[in-house]
Amino acid sequence: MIESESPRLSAIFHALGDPTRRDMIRDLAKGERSVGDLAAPHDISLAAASKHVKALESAGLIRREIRWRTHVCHLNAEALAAAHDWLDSYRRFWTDRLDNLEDLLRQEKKAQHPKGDAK
Amino acid sequence: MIESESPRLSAIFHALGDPTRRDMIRDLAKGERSVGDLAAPHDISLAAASKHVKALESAGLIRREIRWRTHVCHLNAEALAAAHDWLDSYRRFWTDRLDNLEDLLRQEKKAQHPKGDAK
DNA sequence: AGATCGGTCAACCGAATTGTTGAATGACAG
DNA sequence: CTGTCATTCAACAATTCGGTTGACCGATCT
Repeated sequence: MIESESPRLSAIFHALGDPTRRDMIRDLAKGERSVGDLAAPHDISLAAASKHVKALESAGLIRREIRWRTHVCHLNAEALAAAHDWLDSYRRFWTDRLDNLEDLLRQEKKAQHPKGDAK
Repeated sequence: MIESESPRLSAIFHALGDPTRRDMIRDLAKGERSVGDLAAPHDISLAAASKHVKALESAGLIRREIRWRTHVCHLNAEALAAAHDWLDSYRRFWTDRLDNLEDLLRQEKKAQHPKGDAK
């Protein structure tokens, strides 16, 4: 539907492409976390974690609330939903078609290449 | 449940992070396409397109069938579904919450209105 | 004032990604 | 045998990425 979402989707999927960042999202699904909290399990420097958080934030996947001297992060439903919706537009490929896929392909193959001639 | 999916998910989301590759997926959703077909609308060399196709293929998002001298590609439901499922595990953030967000806020506001709630 | 704490910023490094061009592949047409 | 087609492969340049280290910021507690 919306096609100008492209740069946004790129940022979202790119952010999702890193396992460390997916871990952070998993943690954030359990509740709010500070940048330090998010960094802790990942054996990387705080600065590196800060970059990951920044990537998640600029993709819109999380939001940050500066409380005190700690930056408290939480998930943002909107961006998560945007990625989900994009994938959902291809849903028919695993609902309507999944079971028939092989048969369909076999039929199409036959239709386009009727010759049974060998090599 | 499935945590060893991590490298697979990284490949899938990474592949999805590129707008050219998302375009290719959109084209492939309409039917089978050769590498040349996929390259055509994108003002890049055929070799570059070939690399994109390779990225999609090794992420499992598409499969390739070498017919004649043309490589015919089609979407693979499985990988699409894997990404969808991962995102779906966070669904509560936009189903339970997003749709009801306003109501929830309204309820919280009303929670001040005593209703047997101990505070 | 000085120390400390949670984070960010800037500079840098090595590896991966994206693009290019030109040559190679493999089956078929002539 | 040679040319063509669709695509890949190899080599190369530019850019981006994820990581590090060290300096810096801003607020608080001695």
